[in-house]
Amino acid sequence: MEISAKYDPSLTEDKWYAWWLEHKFFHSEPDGREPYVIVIPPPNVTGVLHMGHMMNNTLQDVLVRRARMLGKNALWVPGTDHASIATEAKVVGRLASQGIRKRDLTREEFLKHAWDWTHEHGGIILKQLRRLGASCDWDRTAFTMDEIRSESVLRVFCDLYDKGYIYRGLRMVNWDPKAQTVLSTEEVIYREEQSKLYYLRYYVADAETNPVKPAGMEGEVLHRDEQGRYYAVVATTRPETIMGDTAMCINPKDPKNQWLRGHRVIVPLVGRVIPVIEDRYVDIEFGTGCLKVTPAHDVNDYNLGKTHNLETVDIFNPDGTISDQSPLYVGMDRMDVRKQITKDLTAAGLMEKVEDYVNKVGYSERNADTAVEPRLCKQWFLNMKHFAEIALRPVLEGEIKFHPEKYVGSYRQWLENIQDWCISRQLWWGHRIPAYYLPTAEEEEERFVVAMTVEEALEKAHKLAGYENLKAEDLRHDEDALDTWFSSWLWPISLFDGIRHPGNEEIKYYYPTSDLVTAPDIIFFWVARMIMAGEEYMHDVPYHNVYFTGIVRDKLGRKMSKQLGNSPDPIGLIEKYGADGVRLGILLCTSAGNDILFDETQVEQGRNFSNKIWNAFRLVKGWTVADVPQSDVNRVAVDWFREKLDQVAAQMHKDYEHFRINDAVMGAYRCFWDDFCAWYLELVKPSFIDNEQQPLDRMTYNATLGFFDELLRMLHPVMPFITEELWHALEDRAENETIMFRPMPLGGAFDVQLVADFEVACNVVVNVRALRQARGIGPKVPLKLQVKGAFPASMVPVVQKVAFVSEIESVEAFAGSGEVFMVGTTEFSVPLDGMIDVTAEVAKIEAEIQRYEGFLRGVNAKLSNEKFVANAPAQVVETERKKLADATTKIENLRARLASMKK
RNA sequence: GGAAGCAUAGCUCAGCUGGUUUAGAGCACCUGCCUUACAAGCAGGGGGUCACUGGUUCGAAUCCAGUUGUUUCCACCA
Repeated sequence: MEISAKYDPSLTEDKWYAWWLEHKFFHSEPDGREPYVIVIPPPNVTGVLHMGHMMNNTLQDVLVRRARMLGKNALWVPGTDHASIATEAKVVGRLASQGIRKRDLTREEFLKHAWDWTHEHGGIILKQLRRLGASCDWDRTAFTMDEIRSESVLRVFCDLYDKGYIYRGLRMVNWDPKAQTVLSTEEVIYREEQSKLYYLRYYVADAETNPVKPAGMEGEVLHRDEQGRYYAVVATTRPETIMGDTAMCINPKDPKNQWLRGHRVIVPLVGRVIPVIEDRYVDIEFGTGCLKVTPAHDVNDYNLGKTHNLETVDIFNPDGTISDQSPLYVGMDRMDVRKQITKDLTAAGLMEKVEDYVNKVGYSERNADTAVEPRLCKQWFLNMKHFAEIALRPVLEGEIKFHPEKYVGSYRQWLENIQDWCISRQLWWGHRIPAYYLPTAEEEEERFVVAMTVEEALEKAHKLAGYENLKAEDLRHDEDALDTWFSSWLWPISLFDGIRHPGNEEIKYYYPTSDLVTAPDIIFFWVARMIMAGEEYMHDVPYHNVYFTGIVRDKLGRKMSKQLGNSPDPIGLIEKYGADGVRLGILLCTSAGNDILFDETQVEQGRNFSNKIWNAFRLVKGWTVADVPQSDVNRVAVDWFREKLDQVAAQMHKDYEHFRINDAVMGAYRCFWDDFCAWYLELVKPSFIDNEQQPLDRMTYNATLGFFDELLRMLHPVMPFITEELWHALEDRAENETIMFRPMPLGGAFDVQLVADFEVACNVVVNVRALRQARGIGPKVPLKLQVKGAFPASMVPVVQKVAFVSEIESVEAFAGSGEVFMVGTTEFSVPLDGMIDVTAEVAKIEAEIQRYEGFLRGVNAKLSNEKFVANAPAQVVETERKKLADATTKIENLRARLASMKK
């Protein structure tokens, strides 16, 4: 059978994936084995795969596949997230393109559109994950808004309300005017921006009737216009909010603004007269030291408003346009107002000056182009004090380990300074808050009951005085939905139905899960909150290890984004290089917590490696086998590789245990390429005689198949497709046999001497090859080799075969002229009568002597230092003495050679 | 403003409790090869004042302090 010289992934990948699914190899049920569980960080249901997902999910698949081969009952649960803000925004967008406005629809109508959208676009990403080879248990695919998960969320809400952790309150919150919903503090990201600082004139209201003439205060601090009217100057980045000004504030300790004490000032353009208040909060050094106070639109101003009992004028509508509470610009967008009011202020002579200024503006994490507006409104909150406490302990005590550890610090800091979690969102796509408002009189404070269903709510209401005869239709169901993360934080529990049915078989078996692989940017959104929910509802951690991936950047270090167009299409990459190649390429440049700089050449390297494996297989499969005795060289090669494999497998195991996945992968890569292909296969490869390939002895052949099998198993978690393909091609396998469940080689103790001896042999070979190259002696021209000193006899055939050396002779002194090299303290000479350039050789030897002498000086300096000999551990001193002896011998050898050459 | 991390070859990084031959890998680069598995390959090669300064030590890339640069997180002074 002819096998192509190039590996073609398209011929194997889909075939094996379908076969794995058909045999339900990814499916897990509780049994007597030790479980190994990963829950997927659920991607947005209508999202598509990007490079971040690729890396994240490749890592998860490697861990899961490895666990499977370690004999554990491995389960990787897939699912998707309803992503309320993002999805609702997309649905609103699509409706808008059809000329439909959300507010013209009923909640039910809108939700129907949203579900249509979800069914149309949902699950694409999960299909894409299959291309990558993800070994998820698809039978368990979940959705944060499916029945089990939805009911779990509502139950938790009711429970936490009953426990007194959830409350409803009027707070200054972050408002997203585009999505028209409140956001949690974590959902606001601040970006530095080039903007302007506007200096506005606030005339003193009573200046004419009561002229201000503080002694000695004329001049730079006391502003007067041409008509002699006094005014204060306020610096602001947001002139459009002046319509909401209800005070001006100065610091009582600010000497330059003392003259304003007790006066009132006029808001420019608006004409409203507002008091000058004093508060130490104001920074004397910033701007003019005068602060305009807009309690409805700034957190700090809101606090000032509370302490000084100021009026609150809310000048914005929910969509960011100016409300009818404002005397000006009603209906205009806030950003347009800023432009217009700047012009109007200048025209009215109320603009003192404008400066360039860099400040930070908050944006919605989901909506990069919309600035968040601080807004006062009534929302649902979760009191976080208790949750911060229960979530801190397991991480500080090491019950949950973070990889890398550095994230423990920010985790701790966040929990120790935690703010209450605003959990309500003014959205329809999500879990509707199970709160029901009772009819109340106009002036009365709102009253509500929290219950799973209307019926339950009614029952609860009936127990309240005055509501005994209430009817279901009198209850008003809260319009808001819950924050998406309020469902995600239950994920490791709700996937096994542990909220609705605590103590069921599945939750008992699979919880806590094993490892979590996620990006550090959701450490607070998700990682921390899962720990809270786990401790609250399971009294146990949700997982034991958290592996934080880095952010995938392009090779210039830029974040991948659609605008830059620097994000490769993952599926395109898979088609071009194969899933195995992409996986290897990504893994090679991943180290926990470090951003990865993605470059397509890495994936190319992965593809090349697939090809290398493929060709190694072609070589081995092309051999003919005969019952001939095993040659010495083959025996040494087999013995050595056995040990080498054990060494590498043991190191890989250690690396995996420490989540040093890239090191483990690199270990396998080098073992296959360098040790197996470049050395082992070259050693046992049968030669051609008379144009005919010689057969290989059966022992070596079988050993080679065994090694290949082991190597494929070591590589399987990283490159599942090609390993399954070749594992099947290697030998006849039973119909339902898969490499997936074959044991992972773990290695162990190995023959250190043998591995070291082999390395010496390799060094000799490299020297001979270099010599050939330097002198233009072809690789197939036989050479002789003389050895002066110790050289392991077992390695003689190795050097003979790979270096094409016809004869290795052990001598007391080198006969004739030849090129000499040293490996360790042993000298080797390749007799090359008449080919040696004495001058060049002398120069080379002299340079080498110098090098060793320099080294010797260093060693001598140490050894002649009494303190070193006295203080350093005996073994270290011993090593230094050995170095001294070795270097001395080498120099002696070189000197002797020099002497003989100069004769 | 506060905190943390990082700084080693052209690039990406190892270097774990200080001592293993005056520092390693992969990629990239240079030279020579289409040699009966693989040019997606083979063989060989060059390349580093371990950011800087000081300290601890018999001994520092490794520990400590400071400086500089850089990244991230938290806070949000208009």
